[in-house]
Amino acid sequence: MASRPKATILDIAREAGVSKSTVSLVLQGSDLIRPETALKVRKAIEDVGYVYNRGAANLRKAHSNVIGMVINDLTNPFFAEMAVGMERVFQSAGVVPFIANTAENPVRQEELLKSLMEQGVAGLIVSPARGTTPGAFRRIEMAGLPIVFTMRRLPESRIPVIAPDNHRGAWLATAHLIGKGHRRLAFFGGSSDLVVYHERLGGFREACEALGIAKRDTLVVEGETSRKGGIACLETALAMAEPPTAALCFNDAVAFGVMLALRKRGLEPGADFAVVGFDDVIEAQHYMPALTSVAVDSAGLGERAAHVMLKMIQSRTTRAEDHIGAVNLVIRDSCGPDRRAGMGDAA
Amino acid sequence: MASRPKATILDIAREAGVSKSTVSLVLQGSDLIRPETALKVRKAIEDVGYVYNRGAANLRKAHSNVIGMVINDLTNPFFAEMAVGMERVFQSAGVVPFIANTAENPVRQEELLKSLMEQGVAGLIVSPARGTTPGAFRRIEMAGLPIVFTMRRLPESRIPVIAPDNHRGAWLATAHLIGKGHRRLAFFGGSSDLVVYHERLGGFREACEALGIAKRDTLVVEGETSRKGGIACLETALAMAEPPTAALCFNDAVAFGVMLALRKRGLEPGADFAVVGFDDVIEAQHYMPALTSVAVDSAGLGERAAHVMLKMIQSRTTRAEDHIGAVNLVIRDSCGPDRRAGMGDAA
DNA sequence: CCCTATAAATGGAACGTTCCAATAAATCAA
DNA sequence: TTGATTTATTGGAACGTTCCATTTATAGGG
Repeated sequence: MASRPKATILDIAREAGVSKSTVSLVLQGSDLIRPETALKVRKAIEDVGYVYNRGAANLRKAHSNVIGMVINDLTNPFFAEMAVGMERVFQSAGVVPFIANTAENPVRQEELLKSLMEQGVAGLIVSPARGTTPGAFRRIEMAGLPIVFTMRRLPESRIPVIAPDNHRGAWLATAHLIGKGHRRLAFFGGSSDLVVYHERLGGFREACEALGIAKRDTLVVEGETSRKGGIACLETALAMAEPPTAALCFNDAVAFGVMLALRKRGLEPGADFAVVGFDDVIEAQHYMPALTSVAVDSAGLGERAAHVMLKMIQSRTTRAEDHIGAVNLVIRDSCGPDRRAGMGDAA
Repeated sequence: MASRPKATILDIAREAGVSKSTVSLVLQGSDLIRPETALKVRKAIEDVGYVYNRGAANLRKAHSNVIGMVINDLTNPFFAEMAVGMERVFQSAGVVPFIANTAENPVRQEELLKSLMEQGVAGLIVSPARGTTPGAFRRIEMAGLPIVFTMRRLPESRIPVIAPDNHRGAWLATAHLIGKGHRRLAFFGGSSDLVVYHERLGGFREACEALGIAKRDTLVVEGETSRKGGIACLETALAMAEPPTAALCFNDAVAFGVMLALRKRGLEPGADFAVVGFDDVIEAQHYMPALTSVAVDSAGLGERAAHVMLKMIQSRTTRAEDHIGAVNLVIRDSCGPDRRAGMGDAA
C-alpha cells in the first residue's frame, strides 16, 4: 500500500520480454507490432499497474490532449451549462477539458492561466473575470497558444470571442415591454466595467429611442448581478418620484431579485410591474410567475467555442472569427401591460 | 505570431550569461543565488517569454501541485458550491485544483480519472457518478494515489468519505413533519442504486417507526432527482386511495417539482401539503413559499474534503478517517400542520 | 542459394527540468 | 602564507517518454 516506485515502460518491457520501444508502440496502438506481441505487452501493463506518464511524453511530442477552460463563476448555472456544452464536443474529439474557476478574481485568474500553461495545455477557453486587465493575456498570445473568449469580451483585444448577441437581445426585450404599453422603463443591474453591460444597455437605449421613449422616461440602475442586486435596484427605482412600470434586467438572477422585492411590497410581478430577464436559465420557467427572458443558448455557445478551439488547434493558428450567437426572446408570464396607461395592446 | 520554438531554461541561461542550474535555482526562489544574479535571470526570463514546463520538472520532482476533482454533475448548484469550497482551501495551500465533470456517466468518469492520473496529479477528490462499479478505483488505489470521496459513498470501499449525515437529516425532517401533526407521510425521489438514497430513506423510516407512524401509512416513490422527478412523484402519490399529507423529498430539486405540481393542481404548498427538501440550495430560501430543507453545508464539506486531501498528501498516506458533516433543519414556510387531522401542535 | 522486399523489433539520442557533487571565489583564523 | 570555511555558481546524470535509424527475422523471386 506504500507508494512503491512507479512502473515505467522499462518495467513493462522487462516483464513482457521486449524492448521499451515495442512497449511505446503498443501504447500508441501502432500496427507495426505483431498482435500476439501486443497482447503480451498489454498483459504486462495490466500486471504491473502501469500509469502512462503524459508529462514525459509531452517532452517529445510537443502537444498534449488537454485544454483548459477558465470560468469566472461556476456557481452561476449559466456558466455551468456552457461548460457542459463544451465538454460534449471535446469528449468526442478525444480532448480532455480541465475546468478552473476564477470566482471573478483577476489575480486568481492569472495564477490559473499560468498553471494551465505550465501544464502544457493545447489551448485555452476563457470567460474572463471582471476587472481583467488588457495585458493579462499577452503572455499567452506571445506563446502562440490558441485562446478564445466566451461570453465576455475585453475592451481592446484581438482574441476571438464567442458570445450571444447581447445588443439584439436587449433590443427585443425592450421592444416587447414597449409593445405592452409601458412608457417608463428601467434597466436594472450590472456594472459598467463589463463590456456585456454596455452591449445590453445599448440595445435597451436604442430600442427606447427608436420606439419613441424619451430619455428622461428611462432609468438605469447599476447593481450586483445577483438576486440581492435586483432587490436593491427595485428599491431604488420605486423610491423615485415617477417610478418605472417595467424593467429589463441585466440577467435572470437580477430579475428574480426584482420579483422577490415586488412580492415583499405586496406587488405582483407581471401584473403590477413587468420584468424581463436575460440568459433564460432553467429556473426562469419554473418561477412564479414564469419569467420572460432572453434565451442565449449557453450550451450551444459552449459547443461553438469548443469547435472553434479544435479548429484552431488543428490548423495551428491563433486566429479565428468572432461568433455572435442568435438570441431568442422567450415570452412567459412576467410582463403584463402597463396598468396605469389606458390599456395598451394586449399581445 | 507563428509557434516559434519554446524557450527553455537553457535559452534563459544563455541570455543571462549564467548556467542552467542557476536559472533553475532562481525559478525555485532559492536563497543560494546572489540577488543581483537573480535579478539578471528574472529579466532574461521576461525577455524570452519563458513558460515553465511542469511536465519536465515532475519527471524529477516526483510530485506535482495539482489535484483533480471529479464531479458527477456540475450543473447542480449543490456540487458547484462544494467545488468552490474546496478551491478556497487549495488556493491558500498553493495547490491548483482542476475540475472535471462526469455528468453521471461512469464511462466518462473512467476516462477522466485515467487522464488525471496520466497528468500526474497529486491527489483525487471524487464525487462518484451513479452506477460506478466497485472496481473503478482499484487502479488508483494500486498506484498509491490519495483519493477521497465526497457526498457519495460506494457500497464496499475503504476509500475515505466526506459526506453529510444523511440519516440524521432525514430523521430530523421526518420528525418535524410528524410534529406538525402529519400521519401519512411520503418519501419522494431518488433511486436505490445510490447509497445516499438508502441513508436518507433509512432516516425517514426510523423516524416514522420511532414516532408511531405505521408502515402502511408511509409511501415511498422512487424517481428522478430533478424537478421533473418531483412532479411525477406527486402525481403518483395523489392518485392513491389515501394520499399522504406531507413528503420528505430526496433533494431540493425534487421538492421544487412537488411544489410546482401542487400549484398546478390548485393546491398550496405548505398549507394543503407539507414538503421538506434536502441540501438547502440557495434557491430554497427564495422560493414561494420558502422551502423548509435540511442544510448540509456543501461549501463546508468541500473545505473539509480539501483539508483531508492536503493532509493525506503531506503525510504520504492513502488512508484517512471518514467525516460525517453535521446537518441542520432549516424551517421555513413549506410545512403547515395537517389540516385534515384536528389541529396538531403549531411549532 | 543469393538478393531484395517486407515485417517486426530494437538501441540510443533527445526533450526540459532537478539536484548532487564539484568547482571557483571570497573570507577568515592562525 | 596556508588551510579551512563559507558563499556562489556550475556540469552532468537522471527522470520516462518518442522516434529515427538500425538490426534481425521472414518471405518471395529469380
